Amino acid sequence: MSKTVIDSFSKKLIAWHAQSGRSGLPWQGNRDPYAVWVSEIMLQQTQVATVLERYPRFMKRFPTVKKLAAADVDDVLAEWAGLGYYSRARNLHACAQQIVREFAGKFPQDPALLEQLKGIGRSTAGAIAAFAFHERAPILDANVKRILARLFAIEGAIQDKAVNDSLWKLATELLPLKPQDMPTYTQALMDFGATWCTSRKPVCLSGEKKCPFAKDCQANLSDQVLALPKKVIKSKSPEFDCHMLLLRSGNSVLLQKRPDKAIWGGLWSLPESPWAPRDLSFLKEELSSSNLLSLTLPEEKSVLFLRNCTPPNRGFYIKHVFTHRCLWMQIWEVNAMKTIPFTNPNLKWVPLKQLGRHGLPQPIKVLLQGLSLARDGDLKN
DNA sequence: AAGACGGGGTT
DNA sequence: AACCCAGTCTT
Repeated sequence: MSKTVIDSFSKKLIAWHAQSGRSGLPWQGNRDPYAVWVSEIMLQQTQVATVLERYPRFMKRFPTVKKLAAADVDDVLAEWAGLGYYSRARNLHACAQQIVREFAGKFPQDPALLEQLKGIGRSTAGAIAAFAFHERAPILDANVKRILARLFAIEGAIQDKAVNDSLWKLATELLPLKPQDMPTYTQALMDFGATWCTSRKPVCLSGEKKCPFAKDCQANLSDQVLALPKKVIKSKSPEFDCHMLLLRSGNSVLLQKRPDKAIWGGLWSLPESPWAPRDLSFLKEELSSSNLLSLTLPEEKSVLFLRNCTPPNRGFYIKHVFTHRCLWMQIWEVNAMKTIPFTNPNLKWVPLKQLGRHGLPQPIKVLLQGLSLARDGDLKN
């Protein structure tokens, strides 16, 4: 049974793509490996709609791998701000320098070599090799995993190594024989997973469109489509508290560069206290002793910054939800009477007009806009 | 094998 | 509010 499916799969999929695939996206139909690479990295865990706006902007600012390699990583991060997973931007810059130094500015064609570059894993290496070089290299993103898990009714946990290995093997066996079919086939795979064989509303269950693999799909035949691939159980994300200092002096605000390892790595944010696991158990004691006033007083870790400053005039919370945690930021807005110079290069006063040139975490950018700290346009370059 | 790493769209 | 995503890297 499987034998037939494997033999006909790529042909059917390519035929489907001609009829129902996505087209006209700015990164499609381009064989320039640089353009392919940037689009693949930007599209990792990021919606097409988002990339649609950001990709042309990035390519205009960094048109070639040489220009990207020569740029300041801080400028690359500023361009990447808002897209998330900022290691992608740092790796993009490092990889560009690898290409220039070790490969004379030209991308290697071999997926095994591509995979050794910073930020390029096996699936992205396959995509670049297929789109740019017509290599018969498979991809295995979430779309392909879902398609294959359904087509072959794979019931094992998707994160299991043995299951993952078997998915790679299937993805390899399903490749079209003709190398020139690789770009269309690879695009078709992504399009089919993203628009037809979707996670929660696959077309085979809607009845409006006819899936070309309805008779081949083991999950469909056994009525397990929604059950496959098996969902990964996620733990509840923990909550944290921190204080942030919004220190203003004239037309400038104090920003602090975040370490690469941390969340928002490499971006410029407000100076902050260490994160503490959110623990509201103290509320009970405070409430029972009726000592409510002490609750409103901050436990000032930031007092070091407050010399030469007026006292904090307001403190308010911002809740920010990440994939794996939730952060409550208590913002202390303070006006400095005079600008304190810093020798630490990770701290600097940034004029409001230059905020747009810096990569800010999304909630911080929203905060600064919302407070009308910046006039219109100040955050836009 | 499991966790870290963002943000925005969909259901 | 939960779920999802053109993954990769670290531990």
